[in-house]
Amino acid sequence: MSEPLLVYPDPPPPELVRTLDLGGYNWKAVGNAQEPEGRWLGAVVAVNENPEDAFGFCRALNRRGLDIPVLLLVSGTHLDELEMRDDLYADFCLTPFHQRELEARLAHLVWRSGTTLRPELIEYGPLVLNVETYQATIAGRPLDLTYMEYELLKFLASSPGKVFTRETLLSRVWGYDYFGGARTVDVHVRRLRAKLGEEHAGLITTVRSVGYRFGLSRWER
Amino acid sequence: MSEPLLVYPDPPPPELVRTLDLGGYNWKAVGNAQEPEGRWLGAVVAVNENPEDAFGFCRALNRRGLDIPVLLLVSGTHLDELEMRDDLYADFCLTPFHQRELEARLAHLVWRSGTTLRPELIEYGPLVLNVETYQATIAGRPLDLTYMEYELLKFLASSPGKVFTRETLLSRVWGYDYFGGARTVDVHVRRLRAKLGEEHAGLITTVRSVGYRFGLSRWER
DNA sequence: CCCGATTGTGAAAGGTTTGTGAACGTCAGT
DNA sequence: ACTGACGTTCACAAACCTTTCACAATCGGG
Repeated sequence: MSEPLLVYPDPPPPELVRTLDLGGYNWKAVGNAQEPEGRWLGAVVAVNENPEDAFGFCRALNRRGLDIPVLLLVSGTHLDELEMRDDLYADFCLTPFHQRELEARLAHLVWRSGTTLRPELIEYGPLVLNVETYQATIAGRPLDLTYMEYELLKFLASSPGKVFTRETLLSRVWGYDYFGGARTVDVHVRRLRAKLGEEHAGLITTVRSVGYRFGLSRWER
Repeated sequence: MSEPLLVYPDPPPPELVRTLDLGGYNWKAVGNAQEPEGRWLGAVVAVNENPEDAFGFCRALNRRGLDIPVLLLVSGTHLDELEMRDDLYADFCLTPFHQRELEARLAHLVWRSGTTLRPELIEYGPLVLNVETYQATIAGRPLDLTYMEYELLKFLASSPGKVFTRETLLSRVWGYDYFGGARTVDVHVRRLRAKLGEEHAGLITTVRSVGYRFGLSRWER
C-alpha cells in the first residue's frame, strides 16, 4: 500500500473516517504536528469550532519542513478564516461535503504532489542531494556531511538564488523553537564551504547584512 | 489594476459574471484558446452540458505553454469527468457555488501562482531588482550593490517619477529613528549612479532644493 | 555677472559584519 | 568512565560599509 494520509484532529470527524475508509485510503490520525515522521501522501485537516487549533497544526507542519500538502475541511461559516493563510493549505473542501468531491480533491492533491513536489533528488549544477539516503555528492565526489550540515544545505539548495536571513535559517532548519545564537549559522556555512571544496565554496554566497544564498550568485534567472 | 482573469466560455454563466464583478476582478471572456495573448492571472472555465468543450479549451491552453492556472466550475453530475484529467486544472469548484467559496478559491489560485512561478521583481526600463535574491541588473549586466545601496535603489525604484526629500529617504530607508546627516543620502546616490554606469546614471535625477527622483517625471514621458 | 545656496567628489575615519580557530559541552557507543 | 563525533559558543582578526568632512563644482536669483 502507498504512503499514508495524515489526518487531524484525533479522532477525526466520523463522516471523514467513513469517506477515507470507503475510498480505501491508508490514513492515520494525529493530535499534534510533532508526531508525524517520514513520508506522507498528504494531510486532511478538519477545522472545527476552534480554527486556531487546525491552523496551528498546519503552521507546525510547515515549520517542520516536511512539505506535506494540506487539504482543509472547513465549514462555510469559517470560510473567511482562510484569508491571508494561503501558505497553510493546498486545497480546501466545504463541509458538509459530498464523498465524491472529497475523493476528487484528494486524488488531485496526491496527483499534484506526485508530479510537482516529489524531488527525491535535489540537483543544482555539480551538487546532488539524495533526500532518501541522506547522501550528497559534489561533481561526483561524495560529501561527508553531518546531520545539520546536510539539513542546512538541503534547505538552501531547494531554493536556489533566494537569500535567507540567519533567523529564517535557524527557525526553518533548526526548528521554530530553537533558541541560540545566530553565529551558529556562520560556522555551519563555513564547514559546508570547506567540505564543498575551494572549487565550489562559492555555491554559498554571503549577502552582507542580510544572510546567505545558495547558487545563482552572479547570474540571471 | 492587475492582470486580467481569463474566462470561458463566452458569454460566461450569469452567476459567474456576478461574482467576478462583485469581487472587483478584471476579467475577459473568450470563446477559444487561440485568442488570449500576454499575461493572465488565471482562468475560470465553466464546464457546461458538453464537458469536452471545456476540457478541449484547457488542453489548448496547456499546449500554448502560457502556464495559466485553471479553476474549473463543474456540477456534481460531471465530477467523474475530472478523473484522469488532473493536468488540465489547478482547482475546481462545485456548482451551484457560493460566492464566498469561489472568491476564496480564486484568491488562493492567484496567491499560488504569485508565489510559485513569479519571482518578486521591481522593473523599470533597463533596471531589474529581484527582491528575493537581492540581485540587481541594469540592461542585463549584474550590479554589485551593497546593502544600503540596494535598499535605497529599491525604495526609489518602487515609486518611479516621485521626488523624495533627503529626510524622507533617511526615515524610510535608513529607519524612522535614524540620526545622521542628510548628506549621507548624497553619497549613496553618487555611488549608485557610478555603479549604474554613465549610460544609466540619469535614472536618478537631482531635484534641486528638494531631493532625488528615480526615473522620468510624469511630463517627461 | 556675481554671490550664496546647494550638490558632487575624494578620501579617511570609524563602525559593523563576517571569517576563523579553538574550546567547551553533550551525547552515543565502547 | 573513556572516546570520538558533533553542535554551539566565544574572542579575535579581517574585510567591508557607512558616515563624515573638506573642498570643488554647479545652479539660480538678484
